[in-house]
Amino acid sequence: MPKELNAKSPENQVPTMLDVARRAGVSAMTVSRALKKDGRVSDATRERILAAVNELGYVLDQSAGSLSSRKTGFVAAIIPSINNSNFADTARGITDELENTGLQLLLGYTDYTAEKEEKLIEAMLRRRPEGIILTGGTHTDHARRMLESAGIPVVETWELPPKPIDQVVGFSNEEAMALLVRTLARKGYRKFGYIGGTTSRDTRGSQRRAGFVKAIEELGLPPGRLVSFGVPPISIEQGGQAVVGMLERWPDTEVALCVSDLSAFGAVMECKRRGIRIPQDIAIAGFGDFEIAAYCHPTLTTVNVDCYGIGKQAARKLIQSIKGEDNGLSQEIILTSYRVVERESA
Amino acid sequence: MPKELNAKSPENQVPTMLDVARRAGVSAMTVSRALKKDGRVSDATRERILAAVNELGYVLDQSAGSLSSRKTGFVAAIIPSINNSNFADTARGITDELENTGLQLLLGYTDYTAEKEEKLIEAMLRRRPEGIILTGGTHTDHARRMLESAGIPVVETWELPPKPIDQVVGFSNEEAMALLVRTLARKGYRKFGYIGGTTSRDTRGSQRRAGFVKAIEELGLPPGRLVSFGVPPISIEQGGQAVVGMLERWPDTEVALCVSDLSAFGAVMECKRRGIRIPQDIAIAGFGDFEIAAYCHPTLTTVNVDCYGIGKQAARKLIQSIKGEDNGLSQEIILTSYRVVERESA
DNA sequence: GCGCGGCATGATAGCGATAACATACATGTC
DNA sequence: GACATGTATGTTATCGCTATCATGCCGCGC
Repeated sequence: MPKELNAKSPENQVPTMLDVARRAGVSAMTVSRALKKDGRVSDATRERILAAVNELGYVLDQSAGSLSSRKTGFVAAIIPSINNSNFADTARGITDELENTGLQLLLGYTDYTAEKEEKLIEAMLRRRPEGIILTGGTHTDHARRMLESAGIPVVETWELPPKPIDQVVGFSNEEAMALLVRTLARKGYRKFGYIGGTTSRDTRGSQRRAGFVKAIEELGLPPGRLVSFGVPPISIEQGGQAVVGMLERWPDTEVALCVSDLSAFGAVMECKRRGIRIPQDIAIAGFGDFEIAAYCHPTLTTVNVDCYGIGKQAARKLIQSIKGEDNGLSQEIILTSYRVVERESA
Repeated sequence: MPKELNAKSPENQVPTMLDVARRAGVSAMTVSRALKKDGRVSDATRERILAAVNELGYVLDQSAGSLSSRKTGFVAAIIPSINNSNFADTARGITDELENTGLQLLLGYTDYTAEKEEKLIEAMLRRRPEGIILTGGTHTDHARRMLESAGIPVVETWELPPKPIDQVVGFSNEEAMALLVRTLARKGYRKFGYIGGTTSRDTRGSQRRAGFVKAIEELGLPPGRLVSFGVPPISIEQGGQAVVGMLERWPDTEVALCVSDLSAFGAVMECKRRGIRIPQDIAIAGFGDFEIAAYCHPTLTTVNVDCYGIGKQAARKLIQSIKGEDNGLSQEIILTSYRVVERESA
């Protein structure tokens, strides 16, 4: 503990509202009122109370308050990883939208596993959030049950779950990847490869892969060459290794689509290191439009997703539901935009 | 709310421990005991209770529990940005160390401003964390006062604050940057430039810059060329713009050191785009050893910092203090390691 | 002068869990 | 069989705050 502690509070005790009340010569209830914006307290009293608060270094105990008022003042958001700028943008969108609502964000990450997600959801629900934002639509049965009986609004994001729990703000990863394939096919590419992770842990990755396969079929192109490499989320390094493997096995591949910009970036850099020209020898495209995609050399063709907007809109829906402005539209699904960004690499 | 809600709980009410107790035919206290690992309850009773929990979809209300037990079961950590893989690594270190302690992490970010930090600290303290981890040693007076009277252990990280609040886990950013300068001077570089942000919002950035200036002076080299560009944290794009500005003003610059790997990466890519050879025409070095540093082309010379270890050790200290294994060593300062990683760019 | 509405403040009763103590019953010891 | 010991469970009293209702006071109109 800070050494100053004992000097400040002789009994080694954090002051309570009652301490403040006594010092200001009022009741605890009046202190409580003085500390909220809508409290009706005379100016003189409020001043005395705020002075006492300052002298004691008092900080409201919100956990006690929320037990009484049955409002905890926070919402939970669960993302796969904080080390991914797409999800960080979503988190930022949520935070921005929450600003000035008095709600705080409690953030957790799952490392892309449903088990961690389940544990995290339970840990969050124990603290009684007023709403919860999830990434993706795949959850364990137990997680679904807990969410359904929690009595709070739930928003699933980043995908279009076949069986939504409650509300949805997202887009079809399958369609987005298919759009990328069609766009590149129109540019003349015919021999497509796909680089992604090995397991289905990353459901959005699986959906993108499915969209790739579907689009290739629909266009009547030669079957796509699928490389699975590494446990999702696959890294920059793994992207480089994967593209090497792809070129060894199928040297005539014309364009490699990657599950994310990070792996695409790794692939591009590894090719440059080996003197393989991009896009002449092989074209490469990513997914997500991370900041590096626009500034690496060559710049990266990719699919831009409205990450920030997903967060903003998810938070907005949640706030509406919490405030009861729901109008029974809770099952409405909000589609967010995506678009192919054509740059130098493909 | 999920539509299934009404089907599950007719009164639209989340069940409490008492509901579970009644259903299992025991008292609330026995339910409480059955739900914690160390609770002493007969197997038969526990089974009945767990069945009731399942049927009702009951989830413990931790905010009520912590009011009673005076333990909230979480620690707070405040980082400048979640969109920075260095701090994300620190967060991961904290989470990993917290695993199996029963403590949860509540994460917040300040966008590098002391005002947001102050608001965030107050918001966190309201929820009564059992400990708090901060980034950096610069805080508003009010923030310091709140932390000092909160009665919980505090760990400041990533720097060596001149006036620590409590405990410290970090390193000297000044010394680390000076080490980079000395290392490169030994390789023969003499005309040094420095690229960083414009304001002092990023205290670690300012310290690195100071270390740069100091080392140049001590080595008796020509005065360093300082470019300030953009509000911290400076982006990839701004790194590229800054290096262009530097070369316009001081075309003979031999090596540019950047406040972080992101700006260094931007500088490298912009040079490649312009046909400026690295490191022959200009050498570039970064700071932080982000993943891209090792895999971009050319690979980036940088300073590796033990981000993950900072998080691990900060959490470990915190846990010790919380458990009271403090031994009065609370003022001990833990130094974490850093080292120059020489790669292709300088 | 009486009653009324409006405002500032106080008193009381929980919110949902757990700590601490109390109780009941089974087991073991001599 | 009496008593100590131990285990499983229940009872009661908070934890620190806020919702709700009660109170007292002021000024106003008729």
